[in-house]
Amino acid sequence: MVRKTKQEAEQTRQCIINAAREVFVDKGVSKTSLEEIARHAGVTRGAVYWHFENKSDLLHAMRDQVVLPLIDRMDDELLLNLDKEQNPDNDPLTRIENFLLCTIQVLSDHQETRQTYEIMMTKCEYVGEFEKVMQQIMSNCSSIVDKLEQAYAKAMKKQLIKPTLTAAQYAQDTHLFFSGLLHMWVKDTDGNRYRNQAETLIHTHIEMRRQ
Amino acid sequence: MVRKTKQEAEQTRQCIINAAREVFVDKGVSKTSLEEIARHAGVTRGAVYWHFENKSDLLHAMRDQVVLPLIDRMDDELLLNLDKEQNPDNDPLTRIENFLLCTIQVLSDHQETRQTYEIMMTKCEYVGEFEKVMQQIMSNCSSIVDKLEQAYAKAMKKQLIKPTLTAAQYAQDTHLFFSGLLHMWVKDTDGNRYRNQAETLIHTHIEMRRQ
DNA sequence: TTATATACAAACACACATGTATGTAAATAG
DNA sequence: CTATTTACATACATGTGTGTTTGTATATAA
Repeated sequence: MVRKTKQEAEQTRQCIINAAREVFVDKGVSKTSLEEIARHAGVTRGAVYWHFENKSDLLHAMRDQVVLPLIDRMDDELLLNLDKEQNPDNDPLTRIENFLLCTIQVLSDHQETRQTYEIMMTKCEYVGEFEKVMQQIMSNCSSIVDKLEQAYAKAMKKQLIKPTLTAAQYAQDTHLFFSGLLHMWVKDTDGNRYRNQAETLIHTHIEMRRQ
Repeated sequence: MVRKTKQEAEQTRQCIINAAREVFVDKGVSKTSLEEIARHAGVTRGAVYWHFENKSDLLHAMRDQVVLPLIDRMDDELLLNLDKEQNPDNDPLTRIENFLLCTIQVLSDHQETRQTYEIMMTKCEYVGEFEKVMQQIMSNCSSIVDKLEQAYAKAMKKQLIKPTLTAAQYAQDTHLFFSGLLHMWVKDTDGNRYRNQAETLIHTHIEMRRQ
């Protein structure tokens, strides 16, 4: 009834995204109606259709809110100041380990991120218009592998790892390990098999590389 | 009209599963109607409801057709005759490598298996009644890790790998690596990033372990 | 101060999927 | 050889979601 100011409108937009996330994680994307999302957000479908084109658009917005910040974080934690040799603590392998650790930590601490990952991995279908998200995922993976490779190249120079393999090979193996861990971590809602041991698994993975 | 014999009935049942797989992989599970599956199989919804309770039941049947054989294969390829020391070719690490290789090979050669994996990983939602499948997946993973651990224990005895880590740790790391690879392999429909290099990635992963 | 665009709510129109119930011809059991 | 079950096809009943359109009060621009 009462028209909202721009700030308030942005607030309801965010509110709709939050509502959608909670209903999605509970019922899955396709079995969730926009009506249900609107009700959970305390608005009507009119508001939803005002802020988003359709359910797919809403899902995209939700995904962007967690994926884009992650990509920003990557450079800082993996590569920033990696060149400054003067700092002896600047061990590339430890940097990699910390990056993986931090990513898991975000999932642990930040419910929104955790729920969004759960939706993206087990509660939505990559089909039709949403299929191109898969291309984005693959592209992001390449970017991650690239940065891991840079870090491993440094480790190679410092003779921290075996020279018989290439930095690219180490990077790909680590990336696949971490992809697997993320999938398992998200699926392990009980926490018994992976969530509680994630730190150990990561540490072991890195330790396995040190010669 | 013409009533079918038991054999023919089983044939239409399989035909429905095949039709469902092809429609699922194209449109996703939730956006596929039983009507569409029936039409694609050359029958009506009556036949579908005769053979399956509902769409979820059909999806379960489809999954079982590829997951159950995989579990059977595992023991043979990973553990069978692993004890017979007389055969010098019986290298536990090579056995592991071959098991991983064979699994990828099945996905490459067998379209039905490949499509089913694609559906299970990116074209269905693990929600409601289908959520318990996730528990089965986790359970299967534990079983795989166990068998990998047995193989790595042999490798440890033969001093093929570093003794500073445990067989369980190697097994978990390999399992996470392979989970990640499977996910990437399936998602990489272009084949450029992972499908073409899967063999190399596996070989490198194992080679990384040899001391 | 007025005109217009905004931020929704409410109402409308349409399609479509699901589950069940009924019909039926032939296979099979006895 | 008859009775019954099987393996479906057809028809029915119903709910539910979606996209769009219209209405409207107010923030905001001019």
